[in-house]
Amino acid sequence: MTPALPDLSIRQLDYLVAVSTEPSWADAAARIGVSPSALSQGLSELERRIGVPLFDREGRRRTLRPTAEPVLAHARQVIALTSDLADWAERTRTGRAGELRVGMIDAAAVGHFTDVLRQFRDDHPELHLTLRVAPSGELLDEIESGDLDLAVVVGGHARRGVHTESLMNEPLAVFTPTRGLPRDVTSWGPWVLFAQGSHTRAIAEEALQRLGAPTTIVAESNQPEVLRTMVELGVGSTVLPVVQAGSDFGPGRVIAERTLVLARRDGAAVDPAAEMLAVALRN
Amino acid sequence: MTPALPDLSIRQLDYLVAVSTEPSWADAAARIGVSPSALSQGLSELERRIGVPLFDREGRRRTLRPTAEPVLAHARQVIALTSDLADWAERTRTGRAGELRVGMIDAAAVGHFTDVLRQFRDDHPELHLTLRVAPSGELLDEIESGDLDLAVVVGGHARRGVHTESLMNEPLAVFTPTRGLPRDVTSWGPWVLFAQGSHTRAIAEEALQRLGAPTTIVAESNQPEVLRTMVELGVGSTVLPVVQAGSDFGPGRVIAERTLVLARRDGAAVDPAAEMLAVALRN
DNA sequence: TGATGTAGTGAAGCAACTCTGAACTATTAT
DNA sequence: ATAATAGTTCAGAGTTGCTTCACTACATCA
Repeated sequence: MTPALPDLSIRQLDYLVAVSTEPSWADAAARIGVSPSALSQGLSELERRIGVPLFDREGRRRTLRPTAEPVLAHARQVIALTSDLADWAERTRTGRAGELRVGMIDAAAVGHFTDVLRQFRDDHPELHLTLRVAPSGELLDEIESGDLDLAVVVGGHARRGVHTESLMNEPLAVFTPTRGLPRDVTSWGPWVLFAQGSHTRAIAEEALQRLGAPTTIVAESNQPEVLRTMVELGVGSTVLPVVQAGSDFGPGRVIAERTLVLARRDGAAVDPAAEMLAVALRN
Repeated sequence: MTPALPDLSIRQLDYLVAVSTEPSWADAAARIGVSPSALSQGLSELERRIGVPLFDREGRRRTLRPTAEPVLAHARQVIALTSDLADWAERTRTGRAGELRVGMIDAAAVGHFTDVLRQFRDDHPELHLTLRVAPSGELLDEIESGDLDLAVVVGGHARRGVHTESLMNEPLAVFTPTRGLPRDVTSWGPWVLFAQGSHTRAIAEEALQRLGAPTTIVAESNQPEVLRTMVELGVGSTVLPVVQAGSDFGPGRVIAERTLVLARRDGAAVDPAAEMLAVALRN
């Protein structure tokens, strides 16, 4: 069992240090910004709580007895520590320190928000920012488990415990090995798409069905790079966000759009740094 | 100007550490011996004062966020320091540590209280005890100025700001070079006495006058050793506390007594160690 | 599915604490 | 001596922090 500790407050320790520093108690009280009466009573209370005489009384005046040196040393140390903590808090509060773990799908990280990220890094050099690039599903898992503070993912997942907020709509377009796309929708394909389970894949498939195109899948990958290469090799056509298509293909034919959303844990404390990045992401 | 520090209390930091240690907040509250509600409110208050989010909310449950690690470290450190301080206080309170400056006249130090001092030293090995042997006047000066915590001196001085308490009465006797003392009081002397200014000297003189003896002084010293030697050399007779007469002379003729008193600064904080020694001195 | 138990939060009331302002006392300066 | 200064005490008001009780969310068990 831990022996009960005296419940000393920073304030009382501050009184003690002030009194040891300033020429008179009145000065000490003034410096702290409190009435002499409060100082006097506060120190009495401190003495009572520690349970060891700290002062000598000469007449009405009390003066720190040398024996109290250990207490004074303690006070100074705790105040220094608290001062450090206050600094830390201030820096954290203003986003100038701390840790921020961000997740983004690749299109966001290397496409839309590259500049935002670079700018944010420059603006907050003391902030330890880690960026994780992965598919939406994984990122949402990590948001949910608290491993990420913030993520930019594809919208429409609606997860329990995760709060989302739309950032932008992004067109998805069809890209083919041949220049141009057949007039006849039923002759489109076959397809090289994002892997099963991907939300963008679902959006693409659904759009194709809606248009009446066949949805024969001949290859899958979650890496846009891979998809592009397969298209170049003539394996099939693909549906990609336009930012990820590269310039080798034409403009592509927009058939759907997906929403990029900002995801945060529901009810998570508002991390100041996270909030600042969120603001930047919203433009 | 010092930036205002958050007024954190040991208690709140204790809450934080408990919560980080125990499996549930209820357990933490139980360990500290406080209601879960108090714990909850206390931590909210701590979070508010630091001004940085410390917890994540999952539903109704709050869990320490990793970002708060510096705060936790701070809490642990301050608690450790306070624990040390509490130990120190406990030791000081029970007289097992600290400093004690004692003054005694020589008769007390090497006569009446030698055993008490030795015993006290043995009983309190961790106590830094310093003993100063000097005439009453000097000791009282030092009591008054705070350089001594406690002194055993000759009573009757009645100094402003010094509190005294009788310890014992001690007989003063006449010792002569010749064996025996003349019947005729008027033929006593001449005298070898304590130096002018000594209270014991005053008592002796006054007693001699009261008896009708002549008070011719032929030599003075504050050292009993010196007085004894002079008596042995036949310079004159002396008046000494019997404990200081040595065994070379006869029993001596008691003509007065002096009081040994315990002197402490008036209104000085009751130093526990000083109090314990005082008790020992009173027997 | 609902009953029950557990964990934590919130509101009301109360006791303890801590501040201010005023009156007071001792000490120092004029 | 008188005034000024430093520090204390006291009374009262405001704040803090705790307990109790009611309540919600979640989990478990039947």
